Amino acid sequence: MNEKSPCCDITVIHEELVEQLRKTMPPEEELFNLAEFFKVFGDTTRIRILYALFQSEMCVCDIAHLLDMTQSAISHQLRVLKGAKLVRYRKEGRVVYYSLDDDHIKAIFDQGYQHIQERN
Amino acid sequence: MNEKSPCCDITVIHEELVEQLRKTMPPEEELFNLAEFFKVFGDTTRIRILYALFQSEMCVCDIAHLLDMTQSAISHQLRVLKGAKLVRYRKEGRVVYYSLDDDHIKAIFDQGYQHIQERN
DNA sequence: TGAACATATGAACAGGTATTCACATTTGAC
DNA sequence: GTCAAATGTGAATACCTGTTCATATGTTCA
Repeated sequence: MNEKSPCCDITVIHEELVEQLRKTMPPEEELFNLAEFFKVFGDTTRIRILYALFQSEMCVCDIAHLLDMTQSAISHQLRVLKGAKLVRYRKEGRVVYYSLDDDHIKAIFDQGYQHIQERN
Repeated sequence: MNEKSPCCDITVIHEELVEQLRKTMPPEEELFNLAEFFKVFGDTTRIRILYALFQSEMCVCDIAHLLDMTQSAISHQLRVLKGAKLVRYRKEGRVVYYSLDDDHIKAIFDQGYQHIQERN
């Protein structure tokens, strides 16, 4: 959310097109939320966690061990994933098991994968 | 690329599972690239640019005008989108027209949209 | 109850990133 | 050629974000 007016010397070439499009643009907030959502995918650690959870439900310390990172770092990232409703958890004693929360996730993941494959 | 060994007191609960998964994990670099790719979607300005380009090919100053941002800011972001092979461009005189470069993009976009709709 | 373990969390720090500003580059018109 | 317009770009700045460290919370087991 960082909107500032341009510094003034803006010219428009296709004014009519722009005014047309302005009407069809979704509200700022929706596109902002969408960007926030994709931001969650935009981190190596979180992507690796998601990939791991595609394979199996896992507890925090196992994920940490698998990715060779501290439990704290993983816990922080799981918090983010939880906030985006990408993972859910269940407690079993003092162990907390995380798993995927949504069906779109794998689809989005795969489509991204496909893109970076093809562009080479 | 920020890999550091955890500080030592790591315990594993399901060692066998972890060792299994370790074998199926794609190489670091691939997941890194995937995260880099999603990172491009993780910015409001770029998402708005992409949305605009879904509707129509556009030149830089029109995009700037539509989004009420400076031409420079837009140009910088188009550079990023170009780097990710999400947009292509054609020159017509001194005007540069940008358009979408790939079919996955809309699919990914829509799936993200769907997710944030449903999670509410 | 107390000790050990699994996880969560807040503060701090470092690295990354988006915008701005000033200016370079390229093209078209005269 | 000169001027103006459209775009690109590098440096600087302010903000954001991921990890670490220290510590808190909650649970099991003796």
